[in-house]
Amino acid sequence: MKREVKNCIFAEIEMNSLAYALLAMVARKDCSGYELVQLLELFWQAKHSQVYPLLAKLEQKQYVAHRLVKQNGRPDKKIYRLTEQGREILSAWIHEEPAVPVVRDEFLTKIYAIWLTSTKRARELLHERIQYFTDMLTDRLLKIREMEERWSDDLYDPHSPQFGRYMILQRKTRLEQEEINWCHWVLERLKKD
Amino acid sequence: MKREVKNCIFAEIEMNSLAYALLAMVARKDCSGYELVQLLELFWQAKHSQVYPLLAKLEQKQYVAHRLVKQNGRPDKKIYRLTEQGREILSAWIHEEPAVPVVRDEFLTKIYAIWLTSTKRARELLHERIQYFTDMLTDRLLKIREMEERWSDDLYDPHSPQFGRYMILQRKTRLEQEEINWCHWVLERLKKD
DNA sequence: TTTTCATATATAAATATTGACATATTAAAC
DNA sequence: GTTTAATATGTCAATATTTATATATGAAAA
Repeated sequence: MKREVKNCIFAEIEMNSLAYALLAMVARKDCSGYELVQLLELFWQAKHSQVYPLLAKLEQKQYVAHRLVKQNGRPDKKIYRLTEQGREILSAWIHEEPAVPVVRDEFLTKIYAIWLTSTKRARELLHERIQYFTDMLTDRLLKIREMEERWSDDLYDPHSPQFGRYMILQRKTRLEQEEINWCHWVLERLKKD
Repeated sequence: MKREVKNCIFAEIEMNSLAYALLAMVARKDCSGYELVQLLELFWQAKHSQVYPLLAKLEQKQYVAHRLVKQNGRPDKKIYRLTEQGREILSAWIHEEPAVPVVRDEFLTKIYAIWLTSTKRARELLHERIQYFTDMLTDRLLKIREMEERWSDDLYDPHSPQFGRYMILQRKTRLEQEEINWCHWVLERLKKD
């Protein structure tokens, strides 16, 4: 009962979380690898060095296909689209239980041990954090506005390809706002010092 | 200008983010490896298979030291404490700029592509997510209450070893509450369907 | 005019992380 | 009575991820 029987003996791909994330992205909209890295940032950070080879494997498996797009001033790009087979395994995967989310945040380690140093450094860290999340939030709100202008009512239609991304953008802005609120709350606590 | 000169030629440890996280944890309170895995969950998930060998390396570097504690009904444990050298490099590290946070969340990939399947599955995913974060939140609030009963005023003193953990617990409850709020907001949007 | 930045793709080596295997004790559930 | 769960530590192989290197284009900045 140990051996999983795979459907092909050569070039077997481990369909991992990132692989499905890439399929989910190209399902909404045809994308280049370069663009995928940026879109992914919303909930699954990955470097291009991980994305490009994985896209090649997904194409080999025929879950995606690409066309070459020549550009005027820039290097050509490969625009990937989801194939019917890709759509099928992605749909099936959605019905499996999602893995627990993973978060790794160095800033919090530093706050954890901040008592060892100074409240000055604490304030510094918090102000930088506020700046970081404020920038993120600004960008996020811009993207929300862009989507609203382009798709309006579709964004609230669960059958629209845009629905998921819009909901997730909304979620991210809420969380980022809450991160900022918390920073201010901590800064208040540091004032007394 | 390529080669970084290291201070020792043998048994060199790559002091990575997890290593500092472990130091930060034992700085607050002496801990076993088993306990560290659990405490770490708050902002840096790691398996014991990563933690135990790393603790051994940190001890070899003399950043931590352990004592054996015999237990009545359970296996003996190694309780680690931070050494003076450990405290020094941890303090120094706090003054470096933190790496950007990393989040990887399969649930969001599924929501991203939910338009491919059914709103029934969407509701299912959201209800499970609410359950997950409600459980997390309950546990988190319990831990907050435990800390408040045990340390009361210390928790608002930035020089207390407990300060950081308390602030970070507060942050996590805020974010988890916001995750739940967002789920309900999305569920409202799915009702019309 | 030289550097830097954003766009674009790609690979190899190093490092980080997970999953599987291993062992041991006790209490509680079945 | 046997299994399951929680406590506790550890190793090794497999997988995932990052860092470094490479190349190419054009615009903008220094």
